Amino acid sequence: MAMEKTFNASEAEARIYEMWEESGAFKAGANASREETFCIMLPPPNVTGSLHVGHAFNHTIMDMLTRWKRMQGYDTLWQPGLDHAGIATQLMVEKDLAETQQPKRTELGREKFLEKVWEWKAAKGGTIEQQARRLGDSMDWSRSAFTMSGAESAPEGEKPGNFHDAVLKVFVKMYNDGLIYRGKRLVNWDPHFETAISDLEVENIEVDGHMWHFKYPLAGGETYEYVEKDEDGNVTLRETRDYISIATTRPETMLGDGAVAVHKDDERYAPIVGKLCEIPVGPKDQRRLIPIITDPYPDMDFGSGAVKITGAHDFNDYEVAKRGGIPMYNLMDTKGAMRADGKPYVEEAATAQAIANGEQDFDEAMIAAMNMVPEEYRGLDRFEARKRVVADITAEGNAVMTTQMVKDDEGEEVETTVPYVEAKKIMQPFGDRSKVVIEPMLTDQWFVDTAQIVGPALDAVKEGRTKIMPESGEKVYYHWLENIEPWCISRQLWWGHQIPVWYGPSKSNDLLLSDDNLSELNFEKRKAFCAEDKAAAETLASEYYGSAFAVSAIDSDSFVANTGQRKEAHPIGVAAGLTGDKQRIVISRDPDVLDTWFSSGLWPFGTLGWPAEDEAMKYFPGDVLVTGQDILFFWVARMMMMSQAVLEQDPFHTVYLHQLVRDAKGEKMSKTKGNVIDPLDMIDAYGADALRFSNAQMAALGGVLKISEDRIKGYRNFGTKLWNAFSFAEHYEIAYPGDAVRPKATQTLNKWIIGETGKVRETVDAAMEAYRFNDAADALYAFTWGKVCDWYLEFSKPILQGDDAAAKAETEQTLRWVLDQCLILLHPIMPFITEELWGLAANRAKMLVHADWPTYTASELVDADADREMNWVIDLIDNVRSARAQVHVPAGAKVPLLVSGLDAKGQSAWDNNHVLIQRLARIESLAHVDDFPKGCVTIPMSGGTFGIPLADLIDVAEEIARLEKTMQKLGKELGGLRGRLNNPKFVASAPDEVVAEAKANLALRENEEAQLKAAIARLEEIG
RNA sequence: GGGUGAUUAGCUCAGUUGGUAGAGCGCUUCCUUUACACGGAAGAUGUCGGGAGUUCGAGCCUCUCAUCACCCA
Repeated sequence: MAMEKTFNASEAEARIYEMWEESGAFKAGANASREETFCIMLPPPNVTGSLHVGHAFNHTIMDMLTRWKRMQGYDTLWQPGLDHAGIATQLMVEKDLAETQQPKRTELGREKFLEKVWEWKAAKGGTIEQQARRLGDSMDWSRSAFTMSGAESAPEGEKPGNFHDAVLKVFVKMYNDGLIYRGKRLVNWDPHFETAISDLEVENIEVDGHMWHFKYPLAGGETYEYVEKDEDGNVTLRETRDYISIATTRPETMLGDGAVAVHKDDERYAPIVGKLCEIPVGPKDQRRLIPIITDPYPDMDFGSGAVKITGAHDFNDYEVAKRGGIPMYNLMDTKGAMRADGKPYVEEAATAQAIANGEQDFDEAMIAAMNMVPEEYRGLDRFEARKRVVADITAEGNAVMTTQMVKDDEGEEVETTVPYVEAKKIMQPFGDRSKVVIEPMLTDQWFVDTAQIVGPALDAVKEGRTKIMPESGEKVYYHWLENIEPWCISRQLWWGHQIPVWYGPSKSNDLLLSDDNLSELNFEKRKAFCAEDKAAAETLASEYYGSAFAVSAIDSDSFVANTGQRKEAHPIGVAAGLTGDKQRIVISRDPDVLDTWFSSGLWPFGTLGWPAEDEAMKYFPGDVLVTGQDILFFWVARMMMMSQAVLEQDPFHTVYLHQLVRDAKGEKMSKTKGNVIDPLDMIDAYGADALRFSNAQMAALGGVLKISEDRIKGYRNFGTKLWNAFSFAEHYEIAYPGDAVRPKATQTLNKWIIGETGKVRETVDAAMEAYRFNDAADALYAFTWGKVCDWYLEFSKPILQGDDAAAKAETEQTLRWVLDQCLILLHPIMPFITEELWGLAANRAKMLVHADWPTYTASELVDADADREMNWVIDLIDNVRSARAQVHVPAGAKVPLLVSGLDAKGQSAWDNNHVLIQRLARIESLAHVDDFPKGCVTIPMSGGTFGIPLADLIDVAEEIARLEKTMQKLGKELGGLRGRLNNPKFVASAPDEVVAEAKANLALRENEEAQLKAAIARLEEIG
C-alpha cells in the first residue's frame, strides 16, 4: 500500500491513541525493564475545567519526560486525576441550578445540594480528561484519582477511591500533633460566597477610589496648637484646633473604630496623645469617644499622619489593635451588609464607652457579640452605608474643607469651599472567583500553624534535596516561606471535605461526669472532638464525659444567623436517652469544609492509595513536578510541607516551573480581548504533534511562553518533511525489515551519518536531563531536516541508483536505521506521526511507544575521518552553489570545475565523493590546472583552490565585487584573530587550547585570503 | 513601596563554566530537478536597551540609568 502524500493527523491520531490505550501502553510499569521508578503527578485540573494552552504546554513537558523514561525501561507512572475545586465547582453548579430553574442551594439544603454536585460531576465533569487524550498524553487513566473520592456524600457508582480517608487522617494527625488549631483571626472574607478565602485567592487590583478627610472632635471641646513645619523646620501652619484630622478610604468602617493612632515622633499630635476624641458619626447623644494612641504603624508623611484603627476590618489596623489591646468591633454580616443583630445601639455604645474609659473588662467573645452599627445604618449594604456616612458627616460639618474654583450662575470663576475628597488610585482586594470586593472579617476559622511545618520544606530546597527550575524560583520560594502566615483552611462552603471535628459542651473540671452533676457542663464554651468518623468522635467524647452518659454525634446543617459572626456549631445539649435510661450528650459536627488546597497538598501520596497499604506507594516520592510558577505557593510549597508533616519525605526532587502561556504578542489571553488560542483548534488544524513540538521548542527555562500559530504551522511542515523522508525510502523501494539494525559501515557517507546520529542522541539526552526541552527539539529538527533530509538522502541517491550492490545494500540498511533513530528520538515530542511511520514496517518487536531508547554514544559512532571528509564535501558544494548563484549561472546548467594545488587529502575526498559533488553542485567534470584561465570564478577551499571557467559568461566587475565582499568578511575575522594573537597578554593569559585554536584558524584564513587575492589579481588583469 | 524577570535580525525567541552572535517565521532572487511547493537553492538585515567598570577579551560578570512584564504589599 502506497503511503499517503501527507500524514492524516485527524484520522490517525484517534486510531493510534486508541491502540495505545487499549493495549495498556500507558499503564503504570508498562515496558518496565528495570527497578527504578519514574513518577510524575499531573497537577490535577479542576473537575470543571477544560483544556487550555497552559495545560497543553505543561502536559507536553510531562508527556515528553514520561515517554522518554518509559522507553528507557523505567517503571513509569504518570498519575492523572481531578481536583474537586471547592469554590469553583460550587459556583458552577449553583449557576447551573439557576439556569435550569431549579431550587437554590440554600433551598435544597446541604445533602440535596451535594447530590446535585455529584450528579453534575458525573454528567459534565472531567471533559478535560478526554481533551488531554487528544494531546497524546500517556497517563495511566485507569488510576485517575479524584480529591473527593471516598467522601461520605459520594453516590453509589462513583469511581471508588480513598482520597477522603487520606484527608481526614492527615487532619486528625495534624490536630493531635498540635499543627492545626481553631482561632479568631482576621481573614479575607468573600461576601458573595460567604466564606473565608486564603490570601492567595485574593487579587489586588488598582481601582479609582477616594480618600475622605474628616474631623474627629476632641472630647469635651478641648483644643491644642496644631503646628506644621517644612523640611527646614520653618513653621508653615499654626492654628488652634479642636479636632484631629483623619483620612480614610473606607468611611463606613468608622463605626467600628477603637482608637486613633499617631506616630510617637509626630510632634503635631504630641499634645493630644492619650486624650479622647469623638467618632463623628451616629446618634449625636451616643457619640463614642476613643483614645488617641501611639503606634509605629502610622506614616507621618501620609495623609494627616493620624490613622483610625478599625481592628476588625483592616489587616494593618488589626495588628495595631492587637498590640494596643484595642477592641475590634465587627460591623458587617456574612454578605457584607451592616449588621442588624444584637442590642440597640444605645446599649452597645454605652458598653463600648465603658470599655474605652477603662471601666469595663472585655473579652473576645463579648466584643464579637456587640453591634456598633447605629440603627439608621443597620442592614445597609457596605457601599450604601459608606455614602450615607459620608453624607451625614459632611452635613454635620465634620468634613475637612478645602477651596476650589467653580463657575457661578453667570459663568464667573468664584472660589468656594468644598469637602476635601481626593480622587486616588487604591489597591482593592477582589475574590479571584467571585470578583467581589473582599472584606477583612474577624471570624473563627481553622488554621494550619505553618510556622511549625515550614522548616523541612525550606530545608529541602536549601539543602538541594529539591531543586526548583529555573533557579530564580528558589528565591521567590524562600521569600514566601520565610514570611509565611498561618494558613486558613476552613471554608464556609458545602462542596469539600467536611472538617472532622464535633463540638460538645465543655466540663468545668477534669472529673468524669455522673448523671447528677450536669451543672458541670458549660454550653457556652465548646469542647472539640477531632476524629476520623462519627463513631470515633463519640468514643472520644465518652471518654471525656464518662460512662454515665451516652454520646451521640450529629451532622449539623446550615448554621443560620446573620450575625456577622461565623455561624455557630449547634445544637449541642443534653437530650433524653434513647438507649436505656442514660441521658445523651449531643455533639455536632463543624459544618465547614477544608480549603481545596489542603487536599491537593496531599496529592503526591493520596493518589497512590495512602493511607491504605498499596503497592503503588512505590512511586512515592515522585520525581518531577511540572507546573505554572503562579501556583508555587498555592500548591507546590504546600505539598512539600504536607509530605514532610505526614510522611517525613520530600514529594519530588525537581520542580519545573513555567510561566503563563501568552499569545504571540505576549499578552495574557482573555475572552474579552478575544485573543484566546484553543489548543484543540490547533490540534484540529495542524495535528497534536505540531502543537507539541511548538510547546517543546518554546520550553526554554524561565522563558516567556508565547504561542504562535505560524510556529505550530511550521512544525506541522516539519512533520510532513519527516513523512516524506519515509516516502523517499518507499520510492526507492528500500525494504523495511522490521527493526533496523545498524550496519558496520564502509562507505564514508554512511559512517558520517551514523556518527551524526550518535551526536544527536547525546545532545537530546543531555538536553532532556537538563530540562532544556527547546534544545532537544532544536537538535532533532536540525538533525532530521538539516542533516538527514538535506544531505544524507541527497547523497544516497547516486548510490541507490548505482550499480555497486554492496554499497547500495549498506546504504539502504543505514538509511533505514537512521530513519528509525529519528522516529525513536522524536517520539517523546511527536508521538503520533512517529508511531504511524514506525508501523509501516511489519514485524516490529514492539510499538514505538515501548521501543528501546538508544544508548550509543558519539565517541562510539563518530568516525573522525569520515566526519572531516563529508564536511569538506558539503563545504565545497555550498561554495560552488553560492558562486554559481552569484554570477547567475543558470540553475540547471552543468559546468566544468578546475582545481589547482589539490593536496592528497583533498584529492582523496574528491575521489571518494565526486559523484555526489558533481550531482549536487551540477559539475560536469574536474580538471587539474596550474593556473586558472582568465575569467574564472574562484572558490578557495582548504586543501586546494577550485575554479569555474566562465570566460564569456562572467561579469568581471560583478565577480570582483563578490570576491571583495568575501574578503571584507574575512578581513574582519583576520583582524580579530591577529589582534588577539599579537597581543602578548592574550597569549600569556588565555588557555592554551584557545590560543592554539586561534592560531590554526588564522592559518586557515590567511590561506583563503591568499587565494582570494590571487583570484582578484587575475580578474583585474582582464578588466 | 518590595521582589523577580526581560530588553539580541522586520517579528517571535535561543545563546549552558566570559573566547568575538544563531533558529523559526517573514522578506528578496531563482527553481515545478523522478521524497517533499507544508518543497529546493541562493541572499540581505544586528554599535546584543543607554552609560560606566572588571578582563588580554563581555551578549554573558559588576554598578548605574531607562523602558516593559509579572508576583507580593
